[in-house]
Amino acid sequence: MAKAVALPVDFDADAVVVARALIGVTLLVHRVGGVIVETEAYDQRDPASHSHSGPTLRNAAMFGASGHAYVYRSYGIHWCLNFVCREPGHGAGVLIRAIEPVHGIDAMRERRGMDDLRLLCAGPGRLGQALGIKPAHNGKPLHAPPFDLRAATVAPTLAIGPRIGISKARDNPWRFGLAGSPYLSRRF
DNA sequence: CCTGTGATCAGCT
DNA sequence: GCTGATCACAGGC
Repeated sequence: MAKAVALPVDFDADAVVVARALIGVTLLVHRVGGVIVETEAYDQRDPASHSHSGPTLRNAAMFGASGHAYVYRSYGIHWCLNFVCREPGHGAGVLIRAIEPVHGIDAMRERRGMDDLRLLCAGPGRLGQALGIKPAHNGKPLHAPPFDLRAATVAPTLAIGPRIGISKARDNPWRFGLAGSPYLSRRF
């Protein structure tokens, strides 16, 4: 029997569970990227989530298959990357907020127009720019190029706290990070 | 350390 | 018409 293409995490789970499981996983886009060090969970019951009010043109990917990308434009300027999780029709995802730059650092510096390793991918907008995330990536599967996900090699120590930049459901501790990482968008 | 502002657009009221 | 899952830069303490 043919072995299924394995993603390193099970995306058919609650956004919070997936967000925790993604810390330490290596994310590459066209072989450029690094270790995920910060994520946030958003599900449909959550008033801070794009999916809260149901499907729209923008958030359609959140209501599609799990294990696919949801790319949205933030503040009219930045492209941000999410991983869709749970079953189709529910509308949940995990925002990838920061990675530790490891592979293709020169390419990321070029796209960002700056050198400082700590600021290359520290935040969803910066990460999107560094990885070359575009609308064309919206709805694409994470188990095939240009995406490449690789399992964590060690069990990370998690930092947990409230999400950043939202005004609703502020108290939900749905932001997860690699404790002590210098590549976070902000300290916990 | 902190606060304010401009860039720029989809979705909501 | 206003609000954001943001960032960079300017200015004040």
